[in-house]
Amino acid sequence: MLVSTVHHEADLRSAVERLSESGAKLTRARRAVLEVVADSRKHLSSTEIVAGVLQRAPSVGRASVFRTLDLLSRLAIVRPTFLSGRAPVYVLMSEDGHHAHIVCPRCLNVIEIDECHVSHALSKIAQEHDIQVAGHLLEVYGLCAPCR
Amino acid sequence: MLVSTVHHEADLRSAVERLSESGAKLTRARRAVLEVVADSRKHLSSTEIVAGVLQRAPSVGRASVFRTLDLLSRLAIVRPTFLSGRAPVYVLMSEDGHHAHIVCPRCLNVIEIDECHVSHALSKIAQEHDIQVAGHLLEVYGLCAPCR
DNA sequence: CGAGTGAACGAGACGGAGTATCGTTCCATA
DNA sequence: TATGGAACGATACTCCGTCTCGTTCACTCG
Repeated sequence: MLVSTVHHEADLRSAVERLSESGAKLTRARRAVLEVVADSRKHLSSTEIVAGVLQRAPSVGRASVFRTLDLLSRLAIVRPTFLSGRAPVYVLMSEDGHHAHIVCPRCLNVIEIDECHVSHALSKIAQEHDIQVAGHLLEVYGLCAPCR
Repeated sequence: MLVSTVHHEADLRSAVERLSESGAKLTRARRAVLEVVADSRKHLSSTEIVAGVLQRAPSVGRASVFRTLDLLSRLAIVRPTFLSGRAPVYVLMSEDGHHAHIVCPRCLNVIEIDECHVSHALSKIAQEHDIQVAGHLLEVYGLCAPCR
């Protein structure tokens, strides 16, 4: 629990930093969205984020939450993706713009991966396609142990 | 052009096969959706898929297109993801349930990757998390050469 | 091959997530 | 403190995707 909290605080700090570096203002609405996303142990739908923001800062409007999610997506601080549900959920990318998880197609559980071992693959891809890699998302689909 | 067509036909055949193997019926609506997705050179939004299906088989209803996209997503034949636009787009996974592409955050172009070099990483992940890997999606974010 | 059956379908009403608009507020700079 | 532009809040509105329900069709087994 303590470890997780520290982890989340670090994520939040890094996200705030990247936001500032982009030249965007750090407003109350944006801080609230970042806090909600960074605090959550699981991926959140936009509806959940709106609700969370409303709790923290009741004066923040719905529209600002969506505007902020757009902004954060463009900055690769956050990434919308489809997991179990029908609506997209937002994933907080790690400090270096990376994220990875496993989805079990049977139980629909999501397992976060800390170490995804793709750096070698990425450098190859970067070289082959002449790209300056800024981040990545790796989704792995496969049955988890209990579902087999 | 010829090569591409062959490639797409192979994709289509493999997708149809996987659909049948799952026990689902191969209906006119499902065949039309698969054809539209496999034929397209780019990723398609649901609206584009609905339009494409309407051209091929005017009697197919909108609802069936969405039902089919759901089904195909659950079977990992297709995968919804967010690229340039606001609406999700659907990606046809390769025969073995894999897909990879690069998104340039500036020009929003998408570059498909054939060889993504992650098999070693996947086997490590499979081992570490006791997962039976059935597929993956790799998204790489980074500036392309013209945008630098 | 031809009937039976449950899966899948088609049409269209419906709901709600996300957007567009616009006047207002906040903040950085001078 | 005045000024300009970025971001905001409220709300009306759009349209993507869903739900419903009677109908049709794709496989199975006789």
